Amino acid sequence: MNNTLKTYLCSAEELNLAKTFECGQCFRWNANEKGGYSGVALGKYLELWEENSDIFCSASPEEAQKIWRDYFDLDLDYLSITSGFRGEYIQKCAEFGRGIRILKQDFWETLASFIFSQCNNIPRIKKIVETFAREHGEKKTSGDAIFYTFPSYKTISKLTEKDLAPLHCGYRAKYILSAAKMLESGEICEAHLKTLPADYMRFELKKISGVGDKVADCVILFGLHNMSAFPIDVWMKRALIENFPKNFNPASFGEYAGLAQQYIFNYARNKGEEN
DNA sequence: GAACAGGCAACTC
DNA sequence: GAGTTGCCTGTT
Repeated sequence: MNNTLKTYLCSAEELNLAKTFECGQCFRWNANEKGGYSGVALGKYLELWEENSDIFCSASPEEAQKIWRDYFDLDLDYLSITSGFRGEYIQKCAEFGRGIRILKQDFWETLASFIFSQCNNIPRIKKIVETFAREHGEKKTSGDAIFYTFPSYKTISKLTEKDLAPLHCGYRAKYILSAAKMLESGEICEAHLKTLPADYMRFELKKISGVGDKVADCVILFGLHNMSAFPIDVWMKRALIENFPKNFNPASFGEYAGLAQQYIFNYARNKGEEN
């Protein structure tokens, strides 16, 4: 039944589906045959599509308001934040990436997904995450769509490396298990982390085996919703070297440095392509 | 078959 | 502390 709902979410100016879902922050959203996107997030299945410069979704009006507006961070004015970034290059990146939203994803899902991501490409990360959900998540239906929720850390904390063998995620399996155990034991606590400044979040997250600066910063930005984090991977390193002065400090972008990071990253990866 | 892929840990000096 | 190497696996 859910699939027949059509609820207005926001304008296509505010939320560009392709840019938002294809910029590497998430792994469970995919272009569908209807010309929109389908995904599983926050334990729910959702479809989104563009129609006459508006974005519609398959949620009820209540859920659209209460859940998805927040998930897509629609109450934050990205344009005014962006106008505060100084420099010609960052403005060019921001213009190119207009419509990108930084998704407010689940903490554990973000942590696990980015542990899987190390030394992997996106198609393969997506495959691992889907298998992970299929094998250990909860099977649910939404209209005629069947989907699997992201497995809870409680479930995963009880598994062994052998249980994760079907994922073919190699040496990352033990990282996932130990991370799940640390969450289950309370050694790492989302609610506590959220009270901390980003530097302390990073320090705590790096106690998890398999989590270094890059993964920690992705978790801070996408999973703990602290936008001062500025994840630096090989693409970002290249972009920074080529376009910024030596010893440039990304923290100078301020409390929304993470948004600047997304724009720079997206531009580095997708410039040269149309659209 | 070797090199590589959107890192990390462990080890070296 | 900066630099190197092994790690699982699938793809080119």
